[in-house]
Amino acid sequence: MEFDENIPIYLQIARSFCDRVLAGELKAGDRIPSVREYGASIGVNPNTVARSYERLTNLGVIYQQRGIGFFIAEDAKKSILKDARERFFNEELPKFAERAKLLGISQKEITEAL
Amino acid sequence: MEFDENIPIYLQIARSFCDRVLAGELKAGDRIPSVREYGASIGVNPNTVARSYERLTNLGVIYQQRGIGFFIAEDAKKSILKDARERFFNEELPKFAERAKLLGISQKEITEAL
Amino acid sequence: MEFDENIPIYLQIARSFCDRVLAGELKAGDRIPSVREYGASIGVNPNTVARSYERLTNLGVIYQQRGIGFFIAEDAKKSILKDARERFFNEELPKFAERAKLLGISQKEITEAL
Amino acid sequence: MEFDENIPIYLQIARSFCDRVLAGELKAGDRIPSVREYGASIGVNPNTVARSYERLTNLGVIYQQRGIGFFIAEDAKKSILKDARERFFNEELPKFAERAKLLGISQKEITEAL
DNA sequence: GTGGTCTAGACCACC
DNA sequence: GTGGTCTAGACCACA
Repeated sequence: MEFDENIPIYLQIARSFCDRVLAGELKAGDRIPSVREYGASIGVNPNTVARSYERLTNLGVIYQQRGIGFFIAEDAKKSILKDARERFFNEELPKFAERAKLLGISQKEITEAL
Repeated sequence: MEFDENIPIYLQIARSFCDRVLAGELKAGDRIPSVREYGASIGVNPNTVARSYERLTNLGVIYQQRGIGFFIAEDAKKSILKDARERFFNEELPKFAERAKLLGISQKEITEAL
Repeated sequence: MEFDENIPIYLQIARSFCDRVLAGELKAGDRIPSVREYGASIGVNPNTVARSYERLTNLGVIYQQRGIGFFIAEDAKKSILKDARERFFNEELPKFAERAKLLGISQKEITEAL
Repeated sequence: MEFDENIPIYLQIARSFCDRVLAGELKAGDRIPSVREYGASIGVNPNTVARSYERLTNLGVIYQQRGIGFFIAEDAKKSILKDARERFFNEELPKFAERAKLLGISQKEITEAL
């Protein structure tokens, strides 16, 4: 796995799980790897993976069964989508638009590039 | 001046100068405030301002006349625009598009929101 | 470690690392000391060492693994050599030659002294 | 007049006078411009020029006749040459040689480039 | 443990 | 007056 410098690894890991849920790759009830196993497989300290799982748990994306492991939550996809769409329209899109405006990039150019 | 937590102050200062150049508020040859003066005016340590100026110098946005101060470079606007537009089309826009796709947001929705 | 007055310490530190890479003393992948450790060992403030490391990072000589430390980059030696040789032939040597000429020192004298 | 960043302007000015003496352009007894006049002609603060003249006076290259101006000293050329040659052989040349060695540049390459 | 950022204050060279 | 460098010490995010 490759990481973007400048963004904390634990955030990138958490996000990758969200993306895989959205993509349908992971479904409610699926078990995800243990922090140790997953850390080893991507070359990251288990502590860092644990931090990602903690974050995902707080977001309600996964839940823990003590002694067994972590699992995708029932309504993971729904809650991720809701959060993400809200943030997208309220934060990312306006920021994107403002940036384009500052750079003198017309909406037409953007539409074409998309 | 208000600062976004989570982003280093020195980067925000540097960026604000770039924005002001792009907006035409600052022009080639204009002198910008001394590190002491500007630091005092925005409530930031002069060292931090100096770090911003150092960065802007490396980017070719400003240049120094020793013992006198810093000035907006001749082709500041051009170089900022070039860099920023490149980054916009090569990084920000694709990232934005991919994100929208992942969230199941159609191009139509985006165009309307813009 | 002894420092030449008149030259910023952080530059001398950076340069000493470059020299050690060129000399083969440091190789790609080698970890260099932490800013605290190295600062203590040479009697310099950790901030100053950090500034050296920042510079070396910009030059592509070292890279950072967050939370772990700094390491010699894969092609550190190559990039240092390339830069240094260019500067040598384009700047240092012509300057040296011109100086000798101005002082009326023949090439023969130089060759002998070398 | 163009100045090399990184080297104090007053040193560059002083040096340019030495060079012109060595080149025979300025001779013993010649009057050099007043600090005010010269400063204006090269776009430098008179204080800075004064500092150059002070340095040259200390080096015995020029002397001052109060109320009249500065003049090239009788044995200016001789003293400059002596000093410069000494420094050349004792400092510049060894430094140059060491640098070439570190970069793996053979004496043959240097001789050819010269 | 690691480095990153910021502050406060000092001293210096230069203009 | 200007910026450049350095120190000391603090707090923080990250692994």
